[in-house]
Amino acid sequence: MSDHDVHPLEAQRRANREAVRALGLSPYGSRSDGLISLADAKARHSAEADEEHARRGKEPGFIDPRARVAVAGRIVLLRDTGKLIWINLRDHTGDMQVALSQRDVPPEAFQLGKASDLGDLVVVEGRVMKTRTGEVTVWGEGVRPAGKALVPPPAKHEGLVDVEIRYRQRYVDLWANPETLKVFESRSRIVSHLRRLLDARGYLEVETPMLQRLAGGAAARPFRTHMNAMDIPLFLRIAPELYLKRLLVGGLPRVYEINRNFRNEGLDKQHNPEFTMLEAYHAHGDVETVMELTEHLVRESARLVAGERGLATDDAALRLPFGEVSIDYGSPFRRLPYPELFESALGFAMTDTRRVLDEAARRGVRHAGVDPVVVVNDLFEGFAEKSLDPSRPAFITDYPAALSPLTRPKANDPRLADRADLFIAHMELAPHYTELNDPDVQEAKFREQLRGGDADKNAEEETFRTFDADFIRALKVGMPPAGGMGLGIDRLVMLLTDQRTIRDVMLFPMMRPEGQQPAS
RNA sequence: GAGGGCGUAGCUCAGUUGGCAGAGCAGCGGCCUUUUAAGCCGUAGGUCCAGGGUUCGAGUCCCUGCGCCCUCACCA
Repeated sequence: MSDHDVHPLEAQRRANREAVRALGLSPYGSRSDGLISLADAKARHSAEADEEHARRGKEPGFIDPRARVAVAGRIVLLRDTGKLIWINLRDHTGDMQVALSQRDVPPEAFQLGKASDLGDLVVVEGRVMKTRTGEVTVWGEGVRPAGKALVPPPAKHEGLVDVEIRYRQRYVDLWANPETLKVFESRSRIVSHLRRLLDARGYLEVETPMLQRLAGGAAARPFRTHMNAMDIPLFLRIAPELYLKRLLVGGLPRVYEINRNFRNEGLDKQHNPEFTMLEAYHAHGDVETVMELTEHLVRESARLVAGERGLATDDAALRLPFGEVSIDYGSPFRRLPYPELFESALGFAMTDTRRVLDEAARRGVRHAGVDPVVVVNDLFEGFAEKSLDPSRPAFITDYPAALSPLTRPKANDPRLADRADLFIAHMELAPHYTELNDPDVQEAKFREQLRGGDADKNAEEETFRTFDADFIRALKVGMPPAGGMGLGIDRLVMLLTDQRTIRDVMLFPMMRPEGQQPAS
């Protein structure tokens, strides 16, 4: 890169990098063994050792009793008082001050301090001590470069505020805003914990195809791609469901998959085109079996997060904040039958078609020429779901069968479906089903779906109304009765970490391309 | 998809009725060995998102486009 198109601030940093090289040091560093975290270094401080050093430090032959540490971090603050340089380093455990005194470090190390910029990475060796003002500090005995920041960092006080840059340049957000790193550390531990909980209950984690010939298992527009070797079109999966059920056919008793799904649809605070879903299937179970599983998983994840934050973890007081709401994860999740919730929220029975239509008209809900069951559901989603207490996780049970065409009807009342949806803080978190295992019924449902394609839907939308003949063949081999559920991991992490948008719990959320894209 | 808001120095932000483009921090030069967003003196830094228009004159008003955010709609 020639000088004329380099920003002056970058040019200055390049000059500072040359100054480091002139000292005989490599600005980009090399392997360092024996490094400890800044939090661990702070914990090594000993008041007794400080005191002894202060008392006998000038005696000949005195051996410094203070802990000697080697730490690495990014320079977030730099105060050069002439012959003494104060540096605040940051790593994943927090910030810690180090001091470089001209008297106590080699000349080239001191010059490195002078030539360092905010954002540079360094390794510092020294003794853990406490300053006059009481701050635990590494009193440097040596320092060496570990990486150069040619780009100026965000404002040292405000951090990185611009949400667009936070998402596009997450590598800056993660170090400049420590809260961001905490969210993603929590996410990672939540997912690990979910795996442990499922493993402990005998669920086997499996991986099924993401590239699928038919994108089934849900109703959503898929992404298309193409495989060169076989010269065939492929879809990115919208759900793993049909493959996980094939595994039940194969005799696996309990399976789960935590992985990405892709849906070629809109983006908003709760939707990203790729998102992470846990799907779990329990042979010889039913909707109740997996509801109990989900409640266990959500409650224990909440307990994990509460513990990390030093909050109460016993059921009686297990609560986590989400915005203005304090969500109760310790009490048994509520179970609200759809018809009852409808009636208590709207004031009349969903079977009272005349009042349903009147009320839809009064509340401005579309109803003309629409199937009454659709109007019922619009009223339900618009008013009954919103009437739920956001602080109490709730399963909505007993969905009308007419609204759940792919779900098995309840044995004791075929007008209702064996389906339950978990809602927390008005977010739809997880559907649960008693799965279909009769191949003839499944085949009929597939055909019904194919016929259901509205005339005005375009050809692309038709492609996801698939008939999966191999899946029918699998069911003909014989699948045990089963309960299945799908838990949106991103939404769960949003709830547990108190983040209002899905983008704040995804490291690299989908963004529109910026600027001129290079031709590719 | 509709409506609204925002886009100014590396970062965080001001910019009045249309009248010379601003501050803090960061940067650069100087001083300073216990600082805490260090301090003091000095100094440099702009495609006001892009393009067009109105006007003697546009960061400011109008139009178009781009990006981000919010609300609504769509979404098993």
